[in-house]
Amino acid sequence: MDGLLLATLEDGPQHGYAVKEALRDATGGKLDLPTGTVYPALHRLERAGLIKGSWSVVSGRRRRTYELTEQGRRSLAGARDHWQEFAAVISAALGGGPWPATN
Amino acid sequence: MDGLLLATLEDGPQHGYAVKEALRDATGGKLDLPTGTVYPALHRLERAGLIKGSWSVVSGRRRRTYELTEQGRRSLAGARDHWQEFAAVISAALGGGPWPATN
DNA sequence: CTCCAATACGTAGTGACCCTACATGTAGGA
DNA sequence: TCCTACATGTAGGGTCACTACGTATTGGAG
Repeated sequence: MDGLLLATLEDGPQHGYAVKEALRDATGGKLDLPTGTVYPALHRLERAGLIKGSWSVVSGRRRRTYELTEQGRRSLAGARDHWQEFAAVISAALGGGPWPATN
Repeated sequence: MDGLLLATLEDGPQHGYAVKEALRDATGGKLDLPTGTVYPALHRLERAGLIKGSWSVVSGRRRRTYELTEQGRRSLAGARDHWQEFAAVISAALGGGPWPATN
């Protein structure tokens, strides 16, 4: 989860709702997180110091815009490594080989 | 989790402790689940009807040997599909290109 | 003008579940 | 005798994603 949100913020600051939509679009609608998942997760990441938020108002709507911190960038790199490792391990244990890839 | 345990039982009946070791060996020790994870998970799978257990005694030690049910086999196939899909979605969302592979 | 959807943020409560820690007992080697 | 490996189990805690609900504005459809 955390890695996914961080990855979305990698290409520039975004507000929560935009993060949710970006994630949905990036996965062809297959990963459509509810707001009750996204917002608490962003708060968690901010408390952890991985992202930094700031309030603004755009066309009458208040927005909390987040951007990656240096620590967040490092955490994202770690999350990518960790995911690769994790996926390889699970794929191995689940059988069928690491990456069948249209055999 | 469930899929991993089911996969371990695919090649024949095993008892809980053996499942734990098989999983550890299959992943080069990278996935060494504690007994407090394995046993409750097996109980869960049995309650769900995906595996079927039976007691026996081997060299003075009592064993609960599990084997896949038909439903369990179907569930395992589904879990493999689901994992492939899931891994693809996460990999896509996590970005960094399809497969950076030692950039 | 009214109503509803989309935008945008948030919290509370629930349920699932993995893990730590502990308990029990046998077999076998140091 | 003691410790390790084998073998199973429960209890409690902490994390976390999700459902459901609440608040507020903008803008388009009817």
